Amino acid sequence: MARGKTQMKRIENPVHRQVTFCKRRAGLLKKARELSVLCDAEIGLFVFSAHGKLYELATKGNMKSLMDKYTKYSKEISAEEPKEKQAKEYMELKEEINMLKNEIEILQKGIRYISGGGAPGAMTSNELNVLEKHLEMWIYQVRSAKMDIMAQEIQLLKNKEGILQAANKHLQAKIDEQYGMIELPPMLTNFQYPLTTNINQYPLIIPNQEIYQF
Amino acid sequence: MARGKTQMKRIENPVHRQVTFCKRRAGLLKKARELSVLCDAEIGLFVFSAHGKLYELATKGNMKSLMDKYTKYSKEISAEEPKEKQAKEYMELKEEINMLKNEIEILQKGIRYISGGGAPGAMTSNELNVLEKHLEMWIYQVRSAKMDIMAQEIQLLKNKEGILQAANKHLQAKIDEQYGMIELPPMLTNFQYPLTTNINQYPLIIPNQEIYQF
DNA sequence: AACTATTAATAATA
DNA sequence: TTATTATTAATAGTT
Repeated sequence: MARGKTQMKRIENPVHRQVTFCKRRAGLLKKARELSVLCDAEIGLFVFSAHGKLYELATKGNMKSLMDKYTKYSKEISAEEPKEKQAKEYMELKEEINMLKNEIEILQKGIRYISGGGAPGAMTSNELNVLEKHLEMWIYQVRSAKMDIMAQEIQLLKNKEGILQAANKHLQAKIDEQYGMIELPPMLTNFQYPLTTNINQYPLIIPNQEIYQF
Repeated sequence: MARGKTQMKRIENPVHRQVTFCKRRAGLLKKARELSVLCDAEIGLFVFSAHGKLYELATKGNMKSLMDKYTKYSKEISAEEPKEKQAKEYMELKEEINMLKNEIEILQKGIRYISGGGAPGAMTSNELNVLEKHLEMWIYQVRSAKMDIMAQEIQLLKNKEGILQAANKHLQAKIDEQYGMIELPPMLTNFQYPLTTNINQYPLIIPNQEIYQF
């Protein structure tokens, strides 16, 4: 698709073939992932290079589970391979991860009961509206809480600032007292250090609480 | 890749999602065939639509033989795989489990706070961020569900409209047949009843799915 | 691996 | 699903 149309036949030049294989393989895997994400599809894809190397993609679970689904779907009878013990722990971990993810899902569904929703499976549009309202409210509360924490931190910083300003003033006075006779240029003694900068306007700088991360 | 950049996330609008699935699925299968031809690769590809329909491609022999080759190859690899790498994967899984457990704890805490209506003061800002993210996700899902229901209702209405239009036409014909000789003013027989109004533009009226209430 | 001129894919739309 | 078309994305040839 570039610098000239490509003929759809085996690329004879081995170098060209290898380069094209690399690029197109990457493109194919990317396309598969995209289709899966965009359209809720489950995809299993494996590619053997001419030299026998394997590249694969399984968008849900592992390739084996997807192949099982495929086998079941196409109603073919496949010989059940003996269970390999080598990956037992590995599989158990995967299992645990699935359990945990499931638990998270259940927690999400549990929210519906809190909001007074009905059956977890099929909710009416009205129930969905109610749930949506609750979610908006909760998000609002969570963001309020974040704002509170932020405000507290700002207050802390302001207090620190006050203390530092006082200390600064005190030190300034001491310096003036010691070097009062020497007539230093005002520039040096009146210099405003960053620490003493007025930050009262700080909250005003925040454009949007929803964007601000702290 | 056309008429605007596409975000890499699930397509909300069910119609768009279906159309995109059709097109991209065709594109993916084509790309797979091309890679196979151009570079001498053996490719197995299967796609389950969200509704469970299967689309597949096997560039050599049938899918089963390719899957057998895959299975055999995978076993060889995992046998050869250095213990280091396996250990690493193992640790990564453990890591993921800890992350998920942590997330569950935060969610439980958040639910307690939400259901109790109490102050979220007990939660750290990071926990609040996690909770906020989940709430946003839930709202996203709820709105997606609403969109689906809305689309179904629109389809129902369109179907009804078609039936009514057909019935209307039939009745009109009968009337014409009975009173054909009487020369009624055209106004009466050609009157368009509201039921026959074309509502094909209905979806276009909806300005924003997030605002639209049904 | 990087760089572009081109071709190919495809999102919105009908 | 298919067709059209304005754009974006992929990539062939090259460095």
